[in-house]
Amino acid sequence: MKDVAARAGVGLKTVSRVVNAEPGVTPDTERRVQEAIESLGFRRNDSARVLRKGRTASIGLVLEDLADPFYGPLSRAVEEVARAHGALLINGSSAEDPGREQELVLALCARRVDGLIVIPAGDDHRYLEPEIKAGVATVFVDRPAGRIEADAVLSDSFGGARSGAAHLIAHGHRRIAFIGDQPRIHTAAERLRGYRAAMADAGLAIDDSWVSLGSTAPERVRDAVAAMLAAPEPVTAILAGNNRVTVTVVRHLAACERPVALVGFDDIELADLLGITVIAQDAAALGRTAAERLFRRLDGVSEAPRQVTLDTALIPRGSGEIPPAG
Amino acid sequence: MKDVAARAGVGLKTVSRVVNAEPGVTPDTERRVQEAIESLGFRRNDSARVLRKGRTASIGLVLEDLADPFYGPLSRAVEEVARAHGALLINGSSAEDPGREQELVLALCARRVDGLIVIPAGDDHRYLEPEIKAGVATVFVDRPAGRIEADAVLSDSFGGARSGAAHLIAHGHRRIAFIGDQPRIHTAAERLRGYRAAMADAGLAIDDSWVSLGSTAPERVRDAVAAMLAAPEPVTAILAGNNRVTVTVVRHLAACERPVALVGFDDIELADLLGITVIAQDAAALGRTAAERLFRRLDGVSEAPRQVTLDTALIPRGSGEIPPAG
DNA sequence: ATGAAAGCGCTAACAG
DNA sequence: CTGTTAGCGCTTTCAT
Repeated sequence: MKDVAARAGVGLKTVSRVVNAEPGVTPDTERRVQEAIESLGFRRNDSARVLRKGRTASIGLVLEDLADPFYGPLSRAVEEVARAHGALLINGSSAEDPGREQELVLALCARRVDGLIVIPAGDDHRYLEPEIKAGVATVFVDRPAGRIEADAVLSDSFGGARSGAAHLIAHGHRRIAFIGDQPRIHTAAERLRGYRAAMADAGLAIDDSWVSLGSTAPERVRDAVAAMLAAPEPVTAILAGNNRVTVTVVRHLAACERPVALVGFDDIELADLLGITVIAQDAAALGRTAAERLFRRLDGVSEAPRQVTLDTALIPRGSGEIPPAG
Repeated sequence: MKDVAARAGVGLKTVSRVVNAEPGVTPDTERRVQEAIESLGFRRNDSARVLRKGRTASIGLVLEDLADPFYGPLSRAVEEVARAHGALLINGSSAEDPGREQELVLALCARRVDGLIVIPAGDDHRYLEPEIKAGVATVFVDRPAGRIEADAVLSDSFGGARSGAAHLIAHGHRRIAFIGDQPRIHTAAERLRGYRAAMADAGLAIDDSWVSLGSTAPERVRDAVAAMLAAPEPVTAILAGNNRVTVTVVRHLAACERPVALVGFDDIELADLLGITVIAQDAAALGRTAAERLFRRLDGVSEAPRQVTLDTALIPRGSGEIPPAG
């Protein structure tokens, strides 16, 4: 910039004015500066700008795994809102590891992102307190923050699971399984709670062997399904706790002679063709809502942290309407 | 940092040494500094650091759409490599708009990312020349750069499409359609070329009505398929040019009484259950290879720009082995 | 082993 | 309308 000023024979500030399209420059000098910029191939160094202005015009998004089809649309939605506000998006995958989540979040804070959207892996976010106090706006998505007060945008996991289970009950099922993610994950716990509530509503007792929580690795889920179906009084329907589980269950049931009803949490591409009944949440809306909330905070709106819950929708496609076998 | 120094009663540089774990500090003073850091909740401002050091430890990834299931795994793979090198990932979606691509790329350059991985939307990247000359390492993925020399990591679109078409021919088809993306997109053009090559290899003439290129919007694709199947001598097989096209074609064929063979480019989740034969490319390998190449350049290795091509794999699952109808 | 001073590239606050 | 000065928070250089 110094060079540009020298070359154009003007002061430093004048160049700055031109670069930032600030008023107060004669068309003539502006032209001279522009020429100097062109010929020197000058481009403003945003790092220096950030240092001076205190705002980076970038926000961080920490999620579980960008390769998961649920998070792609969410991330894209966040990006669109950020773009509308002139901000860039830095994202990182925690791989469901609390340590890695913290590492990522703190790295983003060190870069002085203006705001942070976090899909938490851990359940204790007190490490974020100093950062939030220092002015980093933070919104949690999909799962609430642990041990601190913060904005959160969630799907109605409890209600969704409850309606899914109720749907199966309404179609005559009595022995219904729930296969979910690790219970420490908030959504998994909520969905389990929804399942239990629906069963209780119908006056149905739950056999312990019908509930299986743990890793969503295909082997684990496959074994769980196999065990449930091999029991003397096997379950006649399955409520799958998330998209990974649903996929594995579908694969397993396809190779299974006995018809078993299935309702999956989260919609999946091509689920329509496979006739899979699902409880759909709107990943893009989740991301959009969170990002909008974040930017509202960045614009200086200060209200108490609030939790927003988005509805889910049960989409019947066949698999959830199969009557009980036997 | 100034505050920390004051509080610990040491010089600025000593704090810097402690923060960066540089040698030359007595354990005792180090402890004092650590205490000051703790109590002040100090965290290094990376923006300032960047300004001084000239490296941001971040790389940019510009792709078409993060919500597309093809790019999620690619992005994640890039992220993992970046993480191994201590860098963060900033990504942006061009929405297949060359102007937006350029805008994003230049914004990333202004932030002084150390390197750039680009899945180009446009076909003229001369705007990048000054940046590359200024030291921004750049690797193109999925599609080559336009009008400049640069590293590129590609899938073998030509070979993949050729083998897909050959597969259909081997199963007795003679009237085979190709439905692809806009021809200005390199992969679309290459796949079309592969299709033509396979037909030529088999001595089959191609009727113009069998080829349809354009937007991958469901309506456009649906209409194209409908027109082809309504012809007096309809095609008996379809080669779909990418994952979006495949999905739409599958939906349409599912509602169709006449059996039509299908081979899709790109694997899709649950394609195994639907029995869709595909030409699979390894999105994660694409991302990983590109990122590794980028970091090799950042580590100072300077060789001539090179184009790497990764193989594709034809996975027969049923839809591609349907014999010709009639 | 430690610190003082200079400066990375930019912008805010004042002059002129 | 334009330029000068100071300083954002850090690292580098060179003394001490």
